[in-house]
Amino acid sequence: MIRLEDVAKDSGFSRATVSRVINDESKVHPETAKLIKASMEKLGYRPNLIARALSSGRNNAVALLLPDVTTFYYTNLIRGAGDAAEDAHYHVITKSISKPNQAEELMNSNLVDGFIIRHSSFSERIDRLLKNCIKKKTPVVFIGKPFNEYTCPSIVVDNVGGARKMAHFFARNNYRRILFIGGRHDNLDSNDRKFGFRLGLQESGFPLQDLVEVEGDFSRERGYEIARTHLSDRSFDAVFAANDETAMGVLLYLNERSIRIPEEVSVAGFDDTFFAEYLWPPLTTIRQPMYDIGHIAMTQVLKMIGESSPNGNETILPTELIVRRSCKVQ
Amino acid sequence: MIRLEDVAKDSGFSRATVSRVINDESKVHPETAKLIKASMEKLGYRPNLIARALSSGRNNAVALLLPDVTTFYYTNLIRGAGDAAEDAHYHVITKSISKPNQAEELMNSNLVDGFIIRHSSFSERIDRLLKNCIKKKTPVVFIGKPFNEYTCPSIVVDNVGGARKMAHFFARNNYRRILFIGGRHDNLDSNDRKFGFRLGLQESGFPLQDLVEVEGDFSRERGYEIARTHLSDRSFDAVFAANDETAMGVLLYLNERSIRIPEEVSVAGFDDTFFAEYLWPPLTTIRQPMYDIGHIAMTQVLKMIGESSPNGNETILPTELIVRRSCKVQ
DNA sequence: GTGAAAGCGCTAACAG
DNA sequence: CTGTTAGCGCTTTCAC
Repeated sequence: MIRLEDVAKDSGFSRATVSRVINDESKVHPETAKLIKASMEKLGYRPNLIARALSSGRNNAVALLLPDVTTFYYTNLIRGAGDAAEDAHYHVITKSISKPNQAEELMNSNLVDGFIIRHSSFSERIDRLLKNCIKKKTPVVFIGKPFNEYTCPSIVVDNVGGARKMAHFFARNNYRRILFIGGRHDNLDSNDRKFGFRLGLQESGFPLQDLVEVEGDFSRERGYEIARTHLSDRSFDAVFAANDETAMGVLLYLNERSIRIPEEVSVAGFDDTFFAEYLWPPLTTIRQPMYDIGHIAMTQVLKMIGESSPNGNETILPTELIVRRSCKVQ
Repeated sequence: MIRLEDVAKDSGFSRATVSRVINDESKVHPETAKLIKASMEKLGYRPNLIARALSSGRNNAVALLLPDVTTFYYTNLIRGAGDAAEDAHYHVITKSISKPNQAEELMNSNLVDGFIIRHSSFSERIDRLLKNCIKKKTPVVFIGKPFNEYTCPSIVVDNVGGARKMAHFFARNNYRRILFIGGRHDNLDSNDRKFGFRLGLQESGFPLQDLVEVEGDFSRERGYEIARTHLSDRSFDAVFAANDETAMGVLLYLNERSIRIPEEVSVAGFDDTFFAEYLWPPLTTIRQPMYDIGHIAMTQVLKMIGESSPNGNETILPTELIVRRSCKVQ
C-alpha cells in the first residue's frame, strides 16, 4: 500500500503539503502541486478513506434506510440516490430498517455523515432513529410523510393528487360500482391515496356511500385473495388498488376466471412499476417519480452535510395518470 | 461522543482491557468484564467503527459488485448476501459495476475487506478489478462463470441443467416448431442456457436444424419486438426465452394479438422472477436460487477474510423446472 | 506557501 | 489477567 508519506518522501515535500494537494489545491504553489501529482501518479497513490474519515471526522458516506431494500419497488429510488451521491464522491450504505440492529448500529458507529430514511407507516423504531439523529445533529432527510413532532426535510409524492386524478378518471368514464383496495390501515401512502380518491370522487358527484373499501397489504397474494372474495360475482365494474402489486393479483384472478378486463371490470393501480405496462391487460396507474425522490433526497442530505443548516422544508413531487387498456374508456 | 477512553476512566481499567471486553471477552476476568460492561451501558458507549478499522486493518465491510444494482433481478441475491453478512456483523456496500469510478475507487480505498463480483459477460473492467484483487490478495468471490485464467471461488447456477430440463419438457410435450430467444451473444448465462437447451433437445431426438435461435438482450422490449417479427404468422408452437423478462414481452405481444397461450403457442422463461407466477398466463420457467447464491457467496468471502485461505473452488447450485399454464401439457 | 507536530479512537504486541 | 506503549494513515492547527 502506498501511503501519503510515500508520496511525500518521493516528491520531497511534507505530508501536509501532499494532503493539501489532495484536498484543496488552491493553497499550494502550482508547480509544487504538479510535482506532487506526478509523484502520486507514479506511485499509484490512493488515499485511505478510513484514515481520512478518522482524521477529518467526515466519512463521505450516507446511509439510506428503507423498509425493505430487497424489493423492486425501491430500485429506481436507490439508483437516483446513488447517482446523486456519486457526483459528490459519496458512498451509499443501503439498509433495511426491518433489520433492527443494523440500522441502529450504523447510527451509533460513526460510519456515515447523514441519513435518508424512508418510512411508510409510523413505527417506534424509526421514531427512535430519528430522535437520535436530531439529538446528535446528524443530517437526516425523510422520504414520506413526516411524523408530526419533528422537523427535518422530507420528500413526499403527491399521493392525494394522484389518487384524485384517478377518481376523476373513474368518474369521467362512469364507473358506478367501485372497489378500493388499500394497503394496511396504518400505511400512510395508502391512506393518502384513499383520501385523494374519495376527495376526487366526491368532487365528481359520485355517491361516496357506494364506494366499497377493503384493507389489503400491498401484496400480489392479497390482491388475488380480495379479488376472489369480492369480484367473483361481478358486483363491481371498477377496482382501484392502492399499488400495482395488488392490482397484479387482481388481474391474475380476473384472467383466471375469464372475467373480461376492462369490459366487465376496469382495474387500476398506483406506482407505475416496471411491469405495469407488461401486465395483461396493460395496467392503468399513477406514475410517481421514484428516481427523482432518491436523487432529491440525496442532494438534500449532502447539502445539509456541507452546510450543517437545519432546513426543515417539505418537497412534494408530482404524480401522473397513465391510462392503459385495463380501464374502459368511453 | 463516548470513547473507549471514557469507559476506561469510568470503570477504572485500561483502554486495552475495555477493548478486550468488546472483542474477546474470554481473555478477561469475568468480574472485570461485568464492571466494564456496566460502565459501557451507563455511558451508552458505541465503538467507533472507523477507528477500529484503521487500527485493526479490518473494516467489517464487503463490497458487492453487480452489473446493475437497480434491477429487481438481484434483489433476492442482495438479501441473501445481506443476511449472511448481518450474522457476522459485516456491512455490505453494493455497487453497480457499470459505474466505473465507483467500483475501482472502492477497491483502492481500503474500505472493504473483500469483494463479491457478479458478472454475466466478459468485460475488461471486471477483468481488471479481479486482477487487482488477486494482486492485493484481497478475498474475492465470483458469481457466475469464472474467467479461465484466474482462480477464485465462484458460485454458479446450473444453467445448462436447467435449460436441459426445459428441453426435455418441450420434447415430452411434442413441441415441434421451437423458437429460442437468447440474451446478447456474449452473455455467459444465456449461452449456457442455449447450450443446455440444445443438448436436451438432442437427447430427446429433436432435429436441431429445426430449432430457430435469435439473439435478444434480456429485455421486455426486445422480447416483444422479437415476438412481433417471429410469432405473428403462427410459425412456432413454442418459445423458450432465456430469461423471464423476455418471456414477459413475448406474452404481451401474443395477448395483444389474441394468439392463444398455450393453445397456439407455449411460452417459457428462465429465472422464476417474482412476477412469473402473476403473468398471464402464469409462466413456465426455471427457478434459480438467487437468495442462496447471495448467501453462499457472502459466507464464502467471510470465510476467506477470516482464514485468508485461497480456496479456489466452484459451487454449482441446482435449478428447478416450474411448470405453469403458459405451456401446453399433453 | 510549506513544514512540524499533534491527534482522530481504536487495537495489538509486549511486558508484567 | 491487565496495563503500557506504539502505532493505523490521514488532516489540521500553528508556526515559520
